[in-house]
Amino acid sequence: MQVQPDSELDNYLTEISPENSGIWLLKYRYMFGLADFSSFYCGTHELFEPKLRFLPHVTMSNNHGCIISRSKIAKQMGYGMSQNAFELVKQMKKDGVIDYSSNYEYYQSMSNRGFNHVAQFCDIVERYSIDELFMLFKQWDQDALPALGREIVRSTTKGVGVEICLGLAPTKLLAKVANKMAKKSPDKSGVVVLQTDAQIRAALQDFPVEDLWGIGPAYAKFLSGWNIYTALDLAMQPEYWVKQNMTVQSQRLWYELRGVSCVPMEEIPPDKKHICTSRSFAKTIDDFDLILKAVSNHATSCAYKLRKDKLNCTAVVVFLQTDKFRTEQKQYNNDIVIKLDVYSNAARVIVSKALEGLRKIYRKGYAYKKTGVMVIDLIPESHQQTALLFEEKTHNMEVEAKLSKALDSINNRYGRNTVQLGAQGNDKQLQLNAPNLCPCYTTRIEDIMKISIG
DNA sequence: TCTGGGGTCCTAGGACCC
DNA sequence: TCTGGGGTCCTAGGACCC
Repeated sequence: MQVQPDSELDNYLTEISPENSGIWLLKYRYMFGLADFSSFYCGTHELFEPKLRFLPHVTMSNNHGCIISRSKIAKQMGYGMSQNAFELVKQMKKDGVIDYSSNYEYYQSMSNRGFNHVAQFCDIVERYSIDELFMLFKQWDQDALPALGREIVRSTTKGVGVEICLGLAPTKLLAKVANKMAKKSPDKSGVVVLQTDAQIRAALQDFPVEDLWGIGPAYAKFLSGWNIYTALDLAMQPEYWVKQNMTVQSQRLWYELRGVSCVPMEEIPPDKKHICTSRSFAKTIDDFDLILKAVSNHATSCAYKLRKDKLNCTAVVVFLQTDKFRTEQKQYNNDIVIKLDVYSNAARVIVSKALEGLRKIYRKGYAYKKTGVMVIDLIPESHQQTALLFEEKTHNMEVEAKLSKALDSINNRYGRNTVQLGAQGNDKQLQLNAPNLCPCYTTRIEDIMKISIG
């Protein structure tokens, strides 16, 4: 596969720097932004509990296994990302650190607010993750750019209620670099702009190569073997070297470092290739009936996600895993693909196939830690193949679709799991360990009532 | 005591065909 | 008897992201 600067974005380039071996650009037609919320999950907790701003607090992963977000004060106290809870429990108690369970329904709604707010400042917004957005500016004034950046940060932080940082630069990768610099920047304005040749070079010279978007631990180790330690070191390698020693993704990264845009904006998110729901059990389980209920729950959730995205699947994967960290216990990991007779997103169909798979891979006598269901080979609902089917199957499909529709409308109105399939269950052993869940301040009326009274 | 969950992209290599 | 070599398709697994 050949790497070419994106054809549309190619038009941005107007002048090429004559000096140096490579392409370094002096002027750009368009500008990219990367906005991200600082300590997003913790920040959203502070919004409705203002006293938290003066207390150390963290947000925990499911089952309170590790830290996934830290408040400013917790960061200053030395609490790190992904630290295991069991190592920290005593210290946290001593330091008075509050540990919140994660509440993704609430975070998603806050993320939507951020997206809508930021959209008013640029031509295209792309949701990159729950707490990051890419922006594209088709027109801007070079001298006024820093001031525009500060205005976006000020207005969004105030309007949404959670602090943001912004990086502005001529490619997505450089915008990521600028954003990281903004987080560390001592001037506290929350913005870094990289738009001249000199600014970009200076930034890359001080930027560790392992912090680049797309360079993980494996590449970092490989690059250090070649004495490549900074982003500038990598950018100064000849293209053929990158081609020979790395992948096409790295080649794109190399172009982007040099100001040639290769990673286009994705205004409309592409259709998903697969959808997965999986959970670790709070405590290991070997009982088949309990695992069957968990798999039914996950399969129901996959079917719901499919319907929400207007997709059908043609195959279901089930997997079952023992606790990989308990190396002294006997291990068993397995998965299986079960093909569907026809495309479907109906809960009963997906669940029955998932259970068929589970029965095939379940072995008695193991302490299982995690199970999950994945739906694969996804196609849009609009691709109908009913004409090719036997009448009986077509009829069954229609019945299942109606049933799922009824299920969705009841559950959307009265809350998740108001109506369930018989195979599902919410036994105590299957419940997540989430002792300190914050209210869904923005999405659930009963929770909203709580805060207005309290 | 416990170590998340949900994704994408790319490459290598096997199977198969001509 | 020789057994090359180009092409496609599929899958497992690695690497990376938040």
